[in-house]
Amino acid sequence: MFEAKLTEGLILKKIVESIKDIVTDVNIDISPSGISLQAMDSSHVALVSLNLSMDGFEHYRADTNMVLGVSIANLAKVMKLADNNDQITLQADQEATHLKIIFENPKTERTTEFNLNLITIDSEHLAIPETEYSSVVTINSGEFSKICKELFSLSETVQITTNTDYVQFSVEGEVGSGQVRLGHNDSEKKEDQTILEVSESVQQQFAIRYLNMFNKASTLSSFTRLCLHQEQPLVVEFKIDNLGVLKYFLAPKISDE
Amino acid sequence: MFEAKLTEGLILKKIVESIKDIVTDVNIDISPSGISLQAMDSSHVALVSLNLSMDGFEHYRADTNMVLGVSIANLAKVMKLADNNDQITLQADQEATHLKIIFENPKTERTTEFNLNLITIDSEHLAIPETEYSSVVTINSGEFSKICKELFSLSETVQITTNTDYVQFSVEGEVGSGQVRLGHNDSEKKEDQTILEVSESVQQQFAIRYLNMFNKASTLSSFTRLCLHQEQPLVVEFKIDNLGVLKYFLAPKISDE
DNA sequence: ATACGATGGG
DNA sequence: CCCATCGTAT
Repeated sequence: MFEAKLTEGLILKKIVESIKDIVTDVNIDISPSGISLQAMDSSHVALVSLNLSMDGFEHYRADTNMVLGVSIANLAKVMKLADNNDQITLQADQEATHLKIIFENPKTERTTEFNLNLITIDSEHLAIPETEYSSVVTINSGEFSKICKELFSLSETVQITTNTDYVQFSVEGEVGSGQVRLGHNDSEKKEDQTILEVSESVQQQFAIRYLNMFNKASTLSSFTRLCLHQEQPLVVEFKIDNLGVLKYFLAPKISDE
Repeated sequence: MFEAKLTEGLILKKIVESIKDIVTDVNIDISPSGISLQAMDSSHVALVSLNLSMDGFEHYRADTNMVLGVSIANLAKVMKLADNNDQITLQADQEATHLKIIFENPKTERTTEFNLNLITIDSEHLAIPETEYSSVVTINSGEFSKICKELFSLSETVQITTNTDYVQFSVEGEVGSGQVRLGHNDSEKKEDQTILEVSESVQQQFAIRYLNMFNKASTLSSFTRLCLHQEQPLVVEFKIDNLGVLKYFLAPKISDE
């Protein structure tokens, strides 16, 4: 038996919204210590990985490990039934055929219950590389999102360059070429800080399209962490307060075309 | 001669928008005491009924009864010429061939006048049943609209169940099954109240598609009233402050399929 | 051309 | 947090 109750249901709504552009169906792994999932996008260029610790839930109980295969598109439809300040409870029996999702609004006399049919998904098992990253950039998530959105109107590809002084996002296209450069700064008000932890400079290119999909998650966290290593996938990481982390991996474009 | 001036023209714009999905052409009945219309949708499943009292108009004069046949699609196009805070005047001569529509913006020096050609419509006369309803539910119109829209993404059909404790909107489909349940509550802030007046419990199914069309009218009123009676059409009613009422009737689906 | 969903502003 | 307007999709 599995049951988990999240007081701030809005977080779960946002998580689902942030995943559904990348993957359609996904196996959710339930364990006694928390909930996780990993899945690649259909073109095998990006990977999403979610880990939620039981500690972030108001109640959490999972007697055994379970795998719940769900259609994310359908899950998203169901999540829309939730009001933004509903509490959300997830339930599944052992060998369940459906996931029960309950929305409760603490203030009004409204309850919503839905049994989401589970599906069977052949899960390619995913080895997520535990790399040491030579550059880690922590940046305001809203700002990163805005930068990506705007650069996308100028080019399909962004080159990310790190060094000890700055992180740089540069594009080159029909319109012209240019870059946004953010220097290290802890000085100002916390939210606007940009932290550079660069042991070795990195320069790689990425499809902005994916970054924009990842940035759906920007409302989950004030900061986005970019982890880079030459010839390795970029990791875009959103820490979810007290609950866990949502990570996206994106293979670099073969540059020097 | 007929002339009616409405200070808050926006209301008329919204009414026209709320009708045009259901019916294409309609006879508008002018009487010395007000304006009304009734019409069925082309599939004869839904019926719209509008009643506006002369008291809600700044000026109102109708010497005799008149019938003005209009194309709602064309009327809607004309209404788009109106600014949201225009005053609207309607005029028609006896035996008129057109309806004159005047938009005046009290603040700017802008006036728009349009003569909408009238058409002849064979009006099936409609007997609207004056039923006593065994369940009447009053619910925030925005909330009802949202519920219908979201449920529609899960199923084409909704089952509405009333009893003395709650009104329930349930769906069943590919995705799964579930329901939204609203309990009676007068306690909280007025806008969120849900009032249940249930003398006898009702359970019927309806095509959500139509409910969504009806809910175009949700901006006309803070509350939607649902009137149900077993084996009778559902009535979805929007009271328009000081002016009248817009009602929609919808035949239930033959359930127990 | 119309209708729905998503985003931005109050 | 809700409403209105704009843009996209059918």
